[in-house]
Amino acid sequence: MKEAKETILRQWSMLRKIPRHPGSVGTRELRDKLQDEGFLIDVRTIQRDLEKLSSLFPLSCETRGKANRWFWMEEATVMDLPGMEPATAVAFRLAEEYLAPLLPNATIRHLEPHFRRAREILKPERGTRLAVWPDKVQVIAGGPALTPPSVKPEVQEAVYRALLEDRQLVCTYRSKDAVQPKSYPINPLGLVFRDGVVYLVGTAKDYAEVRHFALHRMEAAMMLETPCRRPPGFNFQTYVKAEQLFAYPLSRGPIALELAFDKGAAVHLTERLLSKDQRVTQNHDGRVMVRATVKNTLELRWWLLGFCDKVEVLAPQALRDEFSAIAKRMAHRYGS
Amino acid sequence: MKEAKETILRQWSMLRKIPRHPGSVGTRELRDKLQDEGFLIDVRTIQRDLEKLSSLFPLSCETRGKANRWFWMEEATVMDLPGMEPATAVAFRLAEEYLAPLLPNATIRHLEPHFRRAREILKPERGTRLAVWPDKVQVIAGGPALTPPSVKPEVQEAVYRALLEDRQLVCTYRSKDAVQPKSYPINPLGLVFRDGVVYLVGTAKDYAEVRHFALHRMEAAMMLETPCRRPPGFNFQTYVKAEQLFAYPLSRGPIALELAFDKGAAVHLTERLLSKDQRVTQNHDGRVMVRATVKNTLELRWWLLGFCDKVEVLAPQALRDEFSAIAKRMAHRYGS
DNA sequence: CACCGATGCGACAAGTTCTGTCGCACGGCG
DNA sequence: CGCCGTGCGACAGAACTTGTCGCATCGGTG
Repeated sequence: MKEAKETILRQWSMLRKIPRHPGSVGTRELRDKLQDEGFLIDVRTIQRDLEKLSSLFPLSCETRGKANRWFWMEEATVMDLPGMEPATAVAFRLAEEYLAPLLPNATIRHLEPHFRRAREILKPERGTRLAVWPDKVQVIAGGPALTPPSVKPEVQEAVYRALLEDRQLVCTYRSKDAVQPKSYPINPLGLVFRDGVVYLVGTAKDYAEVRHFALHRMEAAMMLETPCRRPPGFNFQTYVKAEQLFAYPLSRGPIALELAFDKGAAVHLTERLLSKDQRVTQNHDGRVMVRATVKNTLELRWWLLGFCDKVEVLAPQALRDEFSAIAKRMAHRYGS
Repeated sequence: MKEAKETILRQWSMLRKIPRHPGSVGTRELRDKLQDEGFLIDVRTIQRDLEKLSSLFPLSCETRGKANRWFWMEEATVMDLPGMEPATAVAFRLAEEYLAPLLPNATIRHLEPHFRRAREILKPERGTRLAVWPDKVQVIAGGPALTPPSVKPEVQEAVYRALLEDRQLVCTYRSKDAVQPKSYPINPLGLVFRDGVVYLVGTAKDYAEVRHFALHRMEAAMMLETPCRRPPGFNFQTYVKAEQLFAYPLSRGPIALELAFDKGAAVHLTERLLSKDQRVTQNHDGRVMVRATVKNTLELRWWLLGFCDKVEVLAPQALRDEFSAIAKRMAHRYGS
C-alpha cells in the first residue's frame, strides 16, 4: 500500500474520468488514466470500486462483448462541490432564461444538467423555506423573441470535436439555394456565434476559398481522421475581424454622440449608461440632451432606431445625415 | 457500525454542507445536519473527516474562540461530477460572453467558479490537444454594447436572501432625483430583471403603494428578522404582467404580420425564423414578402425599426399606420 | 473447431482504516 | 474559580481494502 487515504482521492478521480452516457470507459482504460496521475492500482480494485460507486451514484455499465463499459447515466444531474448555494441557483435560472434565445439548442443541452440542479435547489420542498422561483423573480428579456434555428446535437458534437482536435469533417450540407443537400469534406477553421446562429468557418474540399457554413443547415456531420488543412497564413481572429459579413463596427475610432431625447424616453439612460463619460442635461425645450463617446457600430444605429421619433441625432453630422436619409426614405415608402 | 460503504457517502454529504468562504459551519452543526439525513455519527469522526478532507480539497478552517469553523476557500473552483466535458466547457464560455452585458456583476460573480472551471478545461496544456478557445471560436453578441450598472455584491446578497426567506430589508436607497440617500425598511415582493437592470419590487415602510427599487441604486442593504408584509391580495406574477413599466406585450392575441423586405435584407429570416408558420415568397418587384403570425410586442417594433427603410409593413393595417406615423414624425424632425 | 488472450469475478488473508469511547487540555463565562 | 463546550491524542476491536489466485466466458484467429 503506497499511502493512507489514497482511496477517496482515487475514487474521486475515477468518478471524474467517467464520461456521460453517450461516451463510456473500460476498466483498463481507467487504470491507465489513473496511473498517469500516480495511482498504481490493480484492475481488480477498479472493478470493485466501480461496483461500489455505482450503488451510490447514478453510474451504470453495459457489457459489450466481454468487456464492461462504464458511464454516467444520461439524466444524472450534476453533483458539484462546494454545493450550489441559492444565490448561484438563481443566477443559473436567470442564465437559462436569457440564453434560451441566444444559443442553439444543442449548446444549451450541455448546460441542462446544471440548470436542472439549480431548479432542484430552488424547489420549495427542500427544508429551507425558499420561495418558489417564479413567484418571486421575473425576467423580461430584452432581445427579440425569435427562436434560434435548431441544430442537430450530433452535428454540433462532430463539429466541436473536429474543430478542437484539428481534424477534417465530412458534412452533408443543404446550402441556401440548393434543394438537394450535398456531402463533402470541410477543413474547420473556427466557429462564429452571432445571435442565435452558429457558423462554421472553413474551406471545402481542396478549395482555398474560406466559406461559412451555418450549423443548422447541416444534415449530418462526421469527424474524419485526416488532419485539418488550413490555408497558409490564415488566422481566425484577424479573419473574423476583417470579414465583411461579421463586421458590425463601422469605423475605427469612437464618435462623439449627441442626442436629444423626448421627455420620458431617456429614462433608460439613467439606468444603463451608454458610456462612462456620458453626460445628461435638461434642454430648455423640455428635451433631454445626452452626450457620450461611443463606438460607431451598426448596433448603435439599431438601438437609436428603436427610439424611432423619440430621439434626434444631433451629432456627429455624418450620423445625423444617415438618419435624415433614413427618415426621408421611410416617409416616402409609407407616404401617400 | 450501521452499514458498509457509509463512509464515502457521508463524507460526500459533508462536503456539500460546507459553504463557500464568507459562510462557515461548525462541527456540531454538521453533525445535526448529517443526522437529519440519517448518518448517526460521532462528532469526533466529523472532526477527523474534516481534517482528512482538508488535505484533499481546498477546505480550510478558522478558529473562533475555541470552536473551529470550516469553509471552502473562496477561490476554489467548482468540482463537478460527472467531470465537465469540452463541449460543456465551450457552452459555459459562450454563456459567459453572452451574459456579461445582460446580468449584473453581482449575479455573474456566482457563476464565476463554473466559468473558471470551463476555462481550465479549455486550456491547451491539458494533455488533450484542445485548441485555445479564442483561436477557434468567436462570439459576436447581438445586443447593444451597453454595460449593465454595477450592483454591490453585499446588496444583492441581502436582497436575494430577504426575498427568498420572506423577510423585511433595511435599505439605503439613492433615488433618482434625491442626492442624499435615505434608509428605510422595504417589504420585498419580487425581483424583475430587464436587460441589465435589476429591480426589487416592494413596499416601503408601511405604505401600501408598490414601488420599484433599482438594485444598483442601493448603497447598502441588510436583511431583518421581521417577516415581510405583503399587501392583501398581491400576486407578483399578475402584478408584473399588469404593470405598465414592465409590460412590453401590447395586445393579447397574436397578429398576422405581412412584410416586404428589400432584397438582401431578408437574409436574416432564412436563418432565424420569425415564427413557425413563417412563409417567404419572392415578389415580382424583387422584394421579399414575409408572412408570419407573431406576438404583438414592443420588441417586434424595435426589431422592425432596426431595418429602417429596408422593410415595409403591409399588414396588419394598425401596425402599418403606426409605422407610417413614425416615419412621418421622423422625417419631420430631420426635415427641411 | 480448437486455442489463445483478454476480461470479469469469487475467494482469501494480511494489512489498513474507521469509529466509538476515554481522558485530558483549553478558553470563555458566570 | 469552577463549569461547560470544544478540540484532540490514544486505544482497541470491527470493518474495510487490496493484491493475488484461480476459474469461467467470450471473441477472434489460424
